[in-house]
This record gives sequence, C-alpha cells and structure tokens, in this order.
Amino acid sequence: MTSEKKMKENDWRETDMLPSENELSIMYGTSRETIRKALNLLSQNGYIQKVRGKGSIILAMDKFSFPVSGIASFKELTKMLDMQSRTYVQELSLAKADEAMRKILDPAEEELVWKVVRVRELDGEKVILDKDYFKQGIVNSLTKDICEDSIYAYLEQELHLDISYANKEITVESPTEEDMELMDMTGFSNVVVIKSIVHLNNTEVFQYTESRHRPDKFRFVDFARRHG
Amino acid sequence: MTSEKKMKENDWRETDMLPSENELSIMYGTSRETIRKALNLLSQNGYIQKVRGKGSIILAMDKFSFPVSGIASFKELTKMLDMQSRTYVQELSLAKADEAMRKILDPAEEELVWKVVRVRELDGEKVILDKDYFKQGIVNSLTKDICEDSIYAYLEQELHLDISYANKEITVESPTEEDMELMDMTGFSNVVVIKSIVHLNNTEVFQYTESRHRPDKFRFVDFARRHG
DNA sequence: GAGTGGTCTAGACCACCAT
DNA sequence: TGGTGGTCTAGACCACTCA
Repeated sequence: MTSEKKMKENDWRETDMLPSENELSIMYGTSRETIRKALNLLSQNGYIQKVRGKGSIILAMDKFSFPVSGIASFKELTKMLDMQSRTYVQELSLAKADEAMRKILDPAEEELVWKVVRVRELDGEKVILDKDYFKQGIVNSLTKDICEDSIYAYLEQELHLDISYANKEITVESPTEEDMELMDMTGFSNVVVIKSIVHLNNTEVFQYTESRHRPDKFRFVDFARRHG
Repeated sequence: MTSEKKMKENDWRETDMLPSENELSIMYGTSRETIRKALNLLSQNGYIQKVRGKGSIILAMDKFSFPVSGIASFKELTKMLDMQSRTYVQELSLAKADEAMRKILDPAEEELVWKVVRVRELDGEKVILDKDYFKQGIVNSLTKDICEDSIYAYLEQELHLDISYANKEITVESPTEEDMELMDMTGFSNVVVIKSIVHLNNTEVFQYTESRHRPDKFRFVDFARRHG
C-alpha cells in the first residue's frame, strides 16, 4: 500500500485546516515530498485546497454530489444513489465490425466485435440506453448474465483487464427510432449522448460506448481541480 | 519559469515514444523527479500515456478537439475554433443579492452583486445566453466595454484575481421565457445549462455563472486522464 | 521573522517489460 | 538481465502569509 492511500484513509473532516506538510511528515513518519504527493491527489480530487503561505483547507463536501466524470459503472452509481434499478439486455451479438466500428476499434483481420445493447430502468422508467462494443480479441466470451450484472466488474475482476482512461464527448441529439422504441420517451424530444472510447493501459482501444440518456435523468457533475 | 513549463514547449510529436526519464533528465540537465512531475502533467492533460517497463507513449491529438472542462473563456474558444462571433450585453446591473444568490455567493452585509447577462452570437445565430454574478467586494467596477470584450481577461490581467477552480454541473432543461426571447430557439425544445461556482485561491466564492446553450451548439469534450 | 506551501535534487529500491 | 516507470527520501532554497 502506498503512502498516498494511507493518507486518504484518515479523516480530518472535523476541522477546516490540515496540519502543515512538515507536521504531517513527522506524524506519518514519511518525507515531506511524499506527503506533498498525497496532498496533491486530495487536491486534484477536490477534497482540499492548498494555499501558499497558509496551509491546506479542507473543502466542504456535498455528500449527494458525485463525480460522473470518472469511469464509473452504472451499477456503482445506482448503488450510491440508492435507486431502484433494472437492466434489460436487449441485444448480445458477435459480428464483423462495420465501417464506423472499424475506424474506432481498429480490430485485427477477421477479429469479431461484441455488441451489447442494454436498457436501464430507474424507478420504473426506461431512461437510459447503453450500446457497448468490445473487441473479441480482448473480451473473449460474454454472457447475458454478465451483461445484466456488471460488465466492468467482469472485465476487471475476472479478465484482469488494465483499463486506463476514456475520451468522452457529450452532445444533445434528436432521438432515433431505436431510442423511442426502447426508452420511455413520451414528451421528450432530445437525448443526451455520451460517447466514450476506452483504452487499455498500453493505449490500445478495446471498447466504444454510447450511453443515451433521457434529458431529465441526465446530470454531469465535475468537482475535480485542474491545477495543483 | 519552472522546468515543467520548459518541457511542454518542446515538440516530440514526430515520434510515438518519448525518451526515457533518465535520458530526459540528462538532456534537460535536471533531476529525474522533476522530469517525472513534468511527464505527469503531460499525462494528466492527455498528451502522453506512461507504461511501466516500457516508456511514455505520445498520444495522437485531434487538433479540432479541445477541452471545455477547464476554465476557458468564450473569447478564447471562438478564437480557437475560428468562428464568427459577437457578444451582446443585455443587462449590466448592481443590486442586492436575492435569496438564491445569497446562498451561493454569501456576500457580506450590504455588499452588492453584479449581474451580467450576455447573448452570444455564433455565425449569425444567437445560441448562448450567459448569466454571470460577481460579488462587488471583489469586482469593484465593471463596464459594458469590458463585458463585450472578455470579463476574464479583465479579472486576471487588470484586477490580478487569483482564480482557482470551478464546480460545474451540466443538465438539460426546458427553455425559460427569457431563453426564448433572447436566443434563436425556434425548433428547439431544450437548453443545455452549465452552472459553475468559481472560487478564488483562498477558496472564497466570487462568481456564479449560468451558461445556457442551444443544444445543437453544445459539445463537451474530456480528454483528461484521471490517474497517472 | 517564523511558518507555510512550491520547486528541485541526487540517490535509492522496487515492479514490470523486453530480450 | 538491463532498462523502464513507480515510489520514496533527506535535504535545500524560494515566494508567500501572518503576526
């Protein structure tokens, strides 16, 4: 376990100021540079704010806000929000990549691509349509049970895939016929579309995802800091 | 100038692999830890991908993608995208904060709040409505000329404000009467609303902004890495 | 002036990747 | 096995804040 992780475990929320970096390095029996790396992580994740000459301020956290910006799975999110949810697997197929998918996933010659279409029900309403595409060279087998549970848990815990980062794009579009068919769209004339290209640790693209949300159920929150 | 900045200036785009950290530390005559801090910045900003045991991979950048995630001003964005743009100052007033603004900005007793409403025209269409609120204790004076040019350039270069970070929320809402009045909304039944609370370096809130976009002109791109 | 965070150093050990 | 990035150290100097 790294020192960064050790730091995170402790709770200083009672006060509004962290001990100084020198004090912390003594308290944790580690060097100041190591403490600084840990504090920078906390700062980047929006927990503290460092001010030169003064110290590190603990930021008030809204417990009901959560970062959607990271690579979080649907199952985690509903759990966190304590929502009634169900997942319906609409399609699970393995086929040759079409032109668009070939451009994005760049599969090997003769390599097939998984297509998973899932409908998410929140509090009794079908409000999210997830379309995932995986390269078979990386995800060899996939079952309906896995798709109904959590694909990401399977990829990370069973296949031990080293998932690295995603390029994301959020836009607002008109609903397609598929959207209107599979989601409860009466009274809504737009969908929010989140397109992600997910990379492995070696930068190889292995997944493309299109998550289509009914606009009233969409919310994007960003608390992350950009600079130290 | 810090070493991090020195590093960024150089262009290694021709190849697809960076020299090793040891080589770089010799080339730049600096320590490996310093090189590592610079590379971590590049990694967090999506320019490179570090792989243990191998090296640092230079990621292909789409020149037409740009991060909206940071605190970027409208003027910078239109310049970057080379778009025809105009800004109309619809309202510039100084008044007591109402209930909602008091909760967000937490002004001092008797402190007034600037309200700026601006309409953004892109390629001849009014598609963005920006509503900004500033505490007068921090922004003493504000003119129509400043609002038509760039408020942020004024705040940073003239007032030397130390702007730190913003909490952002993106949702999709129904247009208000004001939206329909001030923007070209015919044929559109939603607006994308980006709400930001902007903090100074000492964590004090000094600005609240609501940026309301016609959905066809909204696009949010995120290339930033979450972990090293 | 004492204390704070910001930056940098020269060296060390480790886990991982390639050959 | 040699090279790579990941982590950590003990010390240094600086810019800034506050009493």
